[in-house]
Amino acid sequence: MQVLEVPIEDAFQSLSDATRLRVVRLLAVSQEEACLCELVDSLLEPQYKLSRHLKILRNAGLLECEKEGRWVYHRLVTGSTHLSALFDIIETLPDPRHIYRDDLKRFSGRLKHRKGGRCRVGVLTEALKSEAV
Amino acid sequence: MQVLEVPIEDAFQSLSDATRLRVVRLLAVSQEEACLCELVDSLLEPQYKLSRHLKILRNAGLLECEKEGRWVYHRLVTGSTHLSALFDIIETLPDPRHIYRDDLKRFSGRLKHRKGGRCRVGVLTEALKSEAV
DNA sequence: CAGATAGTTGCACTATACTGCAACTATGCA
DNA sequence: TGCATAGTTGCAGTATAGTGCAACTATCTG
Repeated sequence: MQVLEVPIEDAFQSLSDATRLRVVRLLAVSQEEACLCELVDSLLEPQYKLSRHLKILRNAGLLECEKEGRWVYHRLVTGSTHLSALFDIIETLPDPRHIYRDDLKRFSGRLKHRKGGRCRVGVLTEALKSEAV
Repeated sequence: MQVLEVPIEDAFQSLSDATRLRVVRLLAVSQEEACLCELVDSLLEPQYKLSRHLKILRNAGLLECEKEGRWVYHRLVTGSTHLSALFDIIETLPDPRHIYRDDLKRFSGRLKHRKGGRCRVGVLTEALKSEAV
């Protein structure tokens, strides 16, 4: 277990945005990693917006990412007791408006498009809509 | 155990400031309540600054306060699982520069000036300095 | 009642944050 | 080699946050 390399204020700051909380909760609950296009299809937010939020979470020490060809996989940082505890809290927050639930549902659907566990397609939002019917 | 009445984003936002973290940690570690003048003497920050930070923490649902004559006692909100977990994290954060430790030390000294567990004096910073020698 | 004092708040200033648009880089594939 | 596309980023506009100063309210005490 290592010590936080970034001031905890930055971690809290990074969690003070609704969109970023959605990203963190999605990755925490699903215990998955995700690339940007999958997050776009799950949260239904513009790519550039999520890209920037991911950067903020990365700079705050909450996310790490790995580039794999055209795709960049993002996942929660493991190995910090404090961060894990924080993720636990986020995972169990109430979800009265089913925002997190719906994100997860779309994410699950989106994951089916992976081949061998790897993302092989870009943003599918429109295609997924018809599929959901 | 009740549910958070305030969006958790506000809680995280309120914890994204170093001064506010010092207040929360002090109250969490000491398991005490404190009035503004005691906090001024403990954190060595201007009264108006702390007053505003306390208000932010209150609005975020982390603090509650009780007025008692001229003094206003502030304490951490109890009764929320999520908040308690958050306070636990904050209590155990590393303190490499001994900021929290020094705050607590000054707070302990300041508490000795209470009579019957109640604050009876205002800001003592200058007086406490000579006392510490 | 008047003065002292615990605490709050309006104002002004500066700094930082979020967003959309559009241009950009980087990689894979035909 | 050239195009499509996953992802990033500069710019501009707007909104919000932190701070100091000074004026304010509320309460106790002589």
